[in-house]
Amino acid sequence: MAGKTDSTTPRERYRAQVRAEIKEHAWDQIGTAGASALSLNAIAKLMGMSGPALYRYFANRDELITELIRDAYQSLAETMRTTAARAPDGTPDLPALAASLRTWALTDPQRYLLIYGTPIPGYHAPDDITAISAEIMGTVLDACAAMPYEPAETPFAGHLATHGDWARGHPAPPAVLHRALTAWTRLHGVLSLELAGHFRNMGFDPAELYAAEVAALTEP
Amino acid sequence: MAGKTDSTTPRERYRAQVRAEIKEHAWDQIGTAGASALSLNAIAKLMGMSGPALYRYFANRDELITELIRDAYQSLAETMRTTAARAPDGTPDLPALAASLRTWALTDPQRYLLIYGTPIPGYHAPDDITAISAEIMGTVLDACAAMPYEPAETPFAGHLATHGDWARGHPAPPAVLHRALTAWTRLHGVLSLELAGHFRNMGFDPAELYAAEVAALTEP
DNA sequence: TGTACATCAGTGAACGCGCGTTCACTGATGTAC
DNA sequence: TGTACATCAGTGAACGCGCGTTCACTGATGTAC
Repeated sequence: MAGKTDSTTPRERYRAQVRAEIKEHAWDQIGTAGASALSLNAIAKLMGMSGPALYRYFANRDELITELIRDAYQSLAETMRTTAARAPDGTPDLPALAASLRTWALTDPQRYLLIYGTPIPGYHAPDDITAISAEIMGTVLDACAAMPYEPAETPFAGHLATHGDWARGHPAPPAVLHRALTAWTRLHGVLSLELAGHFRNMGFDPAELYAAEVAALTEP
Repeated sequence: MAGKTDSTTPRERYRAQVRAEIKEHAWDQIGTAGASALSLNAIAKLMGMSGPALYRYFANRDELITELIRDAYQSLAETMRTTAARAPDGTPDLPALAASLRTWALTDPQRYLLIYGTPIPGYHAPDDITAISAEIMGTVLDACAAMPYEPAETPFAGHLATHGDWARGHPAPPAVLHRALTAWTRLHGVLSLELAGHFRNMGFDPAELYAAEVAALTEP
């Protein structure tokens, strides 16, 4: 116990590697056939293994899906965190966060859709995932709080004054919470319709619509 | 040929009724288990029939899904059309359309999500569905064109001036197209996050956020 | 009105398939003395 | 350094299951004369 370092053993490294490879194939499968078509047997076959072998790495199908969802949230949280930290004067910047969100979403649409698309029926995210989700929202909140102009007082801000538990711990006033929620929903409005393919035959560039929304959010 | 009326025969009525019942069970199943879990055999069992019997009513699973998607679009189009037509002075009203959209979405979330949620992998909507989708967008366009104040000229409106084919035939200027797209994405931003359950533990009322967005859209 | 025929809804057996998951096992890798 | 043992990755057979879809059929309903 005392003498043991936690440097990884070869076996641990191997395990981690196989787990990662399983997940990669899982993402491929979700991308081409949808989340509910995810099949352990099919993944095993792709990896040149027998089906039951995967049970060494994941207790069952649900655990694998949960892990994918957690990874997706964590990846987005890290992206947002990094972007926020990169701000030159230390105050995070909403346009930069928005750009990161969009890039992240377009890089791996199936990852975005697994989180923000149609929920998997019967699936309930464990608590730690909710926490990551809150952290993501936190970066948006920070950026909205750091904006140079005062947020407008609105009826919805009044509602949030008594129903803003989700931002407990954050010092932002209700009007800033309103601003953050608005930013969040507007960005997702463009992204989710775009990723669902609803702009495909409309002839305009969704990036420009997204930019217009970001611009509208950063004007008083 | 000449003497035949197209009043429905009892057989035709029966067929239509069974088809409708199949679809109802299909919606139930989509609601509780997701679109990709839709199973003809399971529906047949629920109706007290054998599996192959359903092939009298739908050529295959895909045809049933297509029909459900078409029905969903048609239902929303009718809702929007009716709301637009109900306008007292003949000019359609964006807040009223927004309210109808929200009511429609919340009444049957699986129906909303089948259209606007994660796309079914490999599925490609037939042309007539694209047309219905355009009609829905048309009602929003009309409402935006009828707003009392002039739309702002924006860079994105400039982009739409050369990339607004989707509104071909509609006399609205690019700035109005921008307004309509913005309205559409903002409303869906709130709805899709709400229906995906992302506001569930946040403590505020999504209806109020939606109302705030509608208010923002109708202010100059 | 009655009879002969055509239409059509629904059945049951069968097809091949892939799924998640369990189990007892083999063989390789790592650990302790 | 060598031997004895424990750990663990992966296999192959087996479980029961439900799926979409086909086919030849029965029996009821409708149509034509």
